[in-house]
Order: sequence, then structure tokens, then C-alpha cells
Amino acid sequence: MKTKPLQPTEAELDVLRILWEHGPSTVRFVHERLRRHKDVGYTTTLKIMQIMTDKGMLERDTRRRQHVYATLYQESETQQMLLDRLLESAFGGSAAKLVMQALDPQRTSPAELRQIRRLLDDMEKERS
Amino acid sequence: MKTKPLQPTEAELDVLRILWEHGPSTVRFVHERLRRHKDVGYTTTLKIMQIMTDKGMLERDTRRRQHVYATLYQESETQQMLLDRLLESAFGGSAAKLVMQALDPQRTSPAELRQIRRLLDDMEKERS
DNA sequence: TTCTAACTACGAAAGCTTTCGTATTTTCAT
DNA sequence: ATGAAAATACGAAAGCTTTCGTAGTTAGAA
Repeated sequence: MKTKPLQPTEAELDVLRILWEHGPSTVRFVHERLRRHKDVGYTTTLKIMQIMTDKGMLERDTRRRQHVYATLYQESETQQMLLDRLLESAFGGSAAKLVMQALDPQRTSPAELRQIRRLLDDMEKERS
Repeated sequence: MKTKPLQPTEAELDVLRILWEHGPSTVRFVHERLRRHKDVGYTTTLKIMQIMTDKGMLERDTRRRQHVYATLYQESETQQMLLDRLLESAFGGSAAKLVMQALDPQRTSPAELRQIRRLLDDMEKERS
């Protein structure tokens, strides 16, 4: 039985995003990506990824010298977990409240709005 | 000029939720509420609220012996900030992706879905 | 007035995250 | 084979959050 995905910290999420986007990667690769947005030392990145492995967030293939790390939880799974947490901690559990805040017309494009509307239509259909 | 609302921690959010719901309150009151969900000492609650005041999240009226604390940031303001952070850190900035995750049919009631649909309708109207 | 209950102030421990320096190991080109 | 480059391992410092114990203060009842 698979346990629930753990709460990633901010630095851990930075790593996860890169792994989700690019698939299994070396520390060097992840680090280079991180450096685009953040000035941090190589051993810091290494340590974070080692800790994540200890925590059971990542697995690694140590057959080669450059260890290859992979995520143990799907992106959607983790997103759902973070969303649930925010929902509980800040929106009193109301998804509608959260969604309405998120759909700030200033920031949401018409295309995205259409996409969401389609989703609602689909859900309506499946319900009947 | 008003500065941006600060990042509340988990324990700080617990306090904020109570203050948002009930308005300016004493430590005693907040603490009693917290105790419903969490076993924690009185001085812990006090300390958290004092720290929040130092950070500029709360203000307090010390004229009476029982200090009365009030939030310095609106609920919606803080929710938006937390949402933006989640959006960036876990959803690549796509509100649509976030909303579709949030609208898990398993958990979202038909009433809430109707509410969101209405919101979309209103936004459509205002856009034209 | 005096004692007690309840409050605030303060400091510090414990736990977690983030960071990096140093040591060790491995690979590969020369 | 040997040295340089690059990787991993490890430990520990620094910073933040959370927690609580203790001390000092104030208000109000007896």
C-alpha cells in the first residue's frame, strides 16, 4: 500500500518541478536549472535531493557515478495534496471560494476561462 | 503605501482564521478556539500572537489588561497571496490547471459547481 | 488590604529547513 | 599509472517556527 505524498518544502518543490518536467535527472542537471532562478551552491542542491530521497520523495539509481534521481509521486498527486492543504488552512474547505479567488479576471485569459467552462460542462454530463 | 501581506506560517494561519471569523479578539478567546482542534499551551498561543504583532501581521490594543488583537490584512488579500504562491510554485502559473484540480467532482458539490458557473457567466458578461 | 487567579513578558529549548565547507571517491585523459 | 576534474558523503552552522516554563504584573474578591 502506497503512503500519502509528503509535504514538500519550498526548496523541495523547486526540485520536484524540474523532475516533473524533465523526468529522471542528475543532480548536475537539476542544479543548472535551479541556477537560472536562484543563486545556490551545488552541494546545497545535492543535499536537498539526498534528503528528499531519505524522506521517500525521490528514488535514485546509483549504478552510474552520476546518480539519477526520479520522483516517487506524480505531479497531479502532489498538486492535489497541496491544494487540499490550502483549501483547509485558508479557505475553510470551500473549493468554490478558492476557485473564485483564483479566477481573478485580471489574470485569467479568455482561453483559460473557456477551458474551465468546458470542464464544468463535462462534469455536468457525467453526473447525469 | 501599504506593504504586501507577509507569508503566514501554519500556526499563524490558525490564528488568522479565527480573527477573520470573529474580529478583534483576546488571546484567551483565540486560544480556546484553537484548543478545539489542537492541544497546545496558552503561552504558546500568546507567543505566536506576539510574534505576529512584531512581524506586522496583527495590531493590538493594550489599553485593557487583556490585549485585543486584530488582523492587519484582509482575508481575501492573504488568500490571494497564498494562492499566487501555490500557483507559481506548483502549477506553473496556470490558474486553469489549478482550478481543474480543485474541482475534483468527488469533492465538489453540485451547489458549488453552479456557483462557479454563475461566476463564469458574470465574467463573460462584464468582458463584453 | 491582601491573596489569588489570570494576564503579559521573556528566554530558551527543540525541531525543521537551508546552506555550504571539507573529505572522500571515482573517472578519464595524458 | 597518475593527476585533475567532478561526483558523492558527511557534518555542522545559521535561521526559522513552534513550544513551553518561569517570572513578573495586574485586577478583583474576600
